[in-house]
Amino acid sequence: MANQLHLSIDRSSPVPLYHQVVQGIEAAIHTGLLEPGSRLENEIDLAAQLNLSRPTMRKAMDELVRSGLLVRKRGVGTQVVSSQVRRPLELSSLYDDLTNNGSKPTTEVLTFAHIEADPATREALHIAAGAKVYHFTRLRKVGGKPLALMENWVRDDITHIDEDLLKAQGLYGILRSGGVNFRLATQRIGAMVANDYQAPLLETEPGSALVTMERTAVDDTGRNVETGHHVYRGDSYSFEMTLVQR
Amino acid sequence: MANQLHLSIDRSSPVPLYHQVVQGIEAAIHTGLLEPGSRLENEIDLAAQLNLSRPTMRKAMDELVRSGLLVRKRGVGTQVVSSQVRRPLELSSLYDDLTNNGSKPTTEVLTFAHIEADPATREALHIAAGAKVYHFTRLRKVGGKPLALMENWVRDDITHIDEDLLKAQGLYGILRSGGVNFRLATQRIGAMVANDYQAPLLETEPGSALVTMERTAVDDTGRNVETGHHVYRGDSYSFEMTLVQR
DNA sequence: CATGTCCGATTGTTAGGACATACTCTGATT
DNA sequence: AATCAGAGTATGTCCTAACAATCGGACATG
Repeated sequence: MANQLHLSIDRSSPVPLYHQVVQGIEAAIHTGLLEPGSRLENEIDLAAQLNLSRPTMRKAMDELVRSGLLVRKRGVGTQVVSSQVRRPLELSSLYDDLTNNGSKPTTEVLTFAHIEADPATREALHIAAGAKVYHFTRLRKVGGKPLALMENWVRDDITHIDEDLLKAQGLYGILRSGGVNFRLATQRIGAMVANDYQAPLLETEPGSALVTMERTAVDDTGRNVETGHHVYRGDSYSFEMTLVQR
Repeated sequence: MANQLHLSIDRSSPVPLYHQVVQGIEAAIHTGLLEPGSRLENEIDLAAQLNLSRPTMRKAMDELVRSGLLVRKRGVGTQVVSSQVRRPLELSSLYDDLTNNGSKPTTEVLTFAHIEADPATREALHIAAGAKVYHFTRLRKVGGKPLALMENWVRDDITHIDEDLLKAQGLYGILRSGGVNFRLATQRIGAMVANDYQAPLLETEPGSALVTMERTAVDDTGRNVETGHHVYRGDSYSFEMTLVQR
């Protein structure tokens, strides 16, 4: 039980202490040093061992509980959750879900335009009549196999976008380089069957299943930066996420 | 700017103070008292007005930031996010997503059995060979229209389940009554086309689009309580969620 | 006029202490 | 022997108190 997790805390680092603890415990869990189901020492002792205050220790554990790695129970203690659950850990995030998947995706830009926003886009991005947006469609392939057909609308008052940029890196990478700090996004996931336009591009048959995703992303200043409508091949893509009960 | 949000804090209530603040601000936002985009007063003044300490106030605002209602910026202040984003607020939770939708859903139990778990179920629920589970399929209708076809496997060492119970209330209601405190769930959302078994039950055509969802739920003791495989009519159901950047 | 610098405002981080509440186990009582 | 009460332990909530980091605008300087 008394797992001596010898974390090293660097007080001169710019990384907050509680976050160093989070990283340390995460690492200990992933390397197997902390076994699934094992109990951690109590907050106070742990804090004392690392020369931290209890609030700092608690804040670190709070984050780990929230992300689903730990489970706390009053009067009992804190446990590492069973490994069976932990595999699909990260919830589908604001980042393109593909870039961290080993095989590098390639992107083909099918259409690109800088146009006046239509009413639906104006509402989604919350911009005034007459404002212009970038509108483009892309085809994303992984390992030569088409995976997703993506249509996006982006405000043009944030950063310059062109075809070459889109070919070189993901949309979110471009926007972040342009100084955008994403805060939240709403998305809706559903299903449809491939039509005659989508099927040949995705190299599948009309009538096959597609996963659809609509998303609008907002930055830290409250601007609706981007909205998009994506479809994925149903036989090779699904959204995986971990829900944490609050 | 100086929004006088006259929240009432009841110190004798068993509800934690920070949670009372969360509820109060949520209510103020939903009733329009706090307008989208408006700035809140700073943490210290707000805390002083309510006779709370700053950490308590901060904890409340932390939750609201995490749920996507507020946005904070160091050196600047705290804002209510734009209303455009807030509509599809709650992320699809552990609860049945339908019960809070106005029209009451009805549930038909198609099959019900108490059987020995097959290998796939044993792995999903992390139970030993020879253990038994409840296995059942249900058809859920809203307003007389079939919406979802659900197949579930549930551990039998938690609470008794039978057909009548399932007809009367949702699975999660039954399990919570049985003393289960859900902590987290992993789910995977995808797409498929309706086959000859599913189509007539869902009153749609074979070949139409279906949203698929696989989920495994875990309680606060780390047990994998339940796993399920659901399909929804693609033309009338989609998963809506808000992602918050951490 | 353009640019760099300082300063106030506001959130971010950390500390240390106190008491409340829930769970578990043990010992006492019936 | 079974049941109940209480002690011990661990997390949950709340407080006071600092100092750090960052942002934005005001101000000074070239």
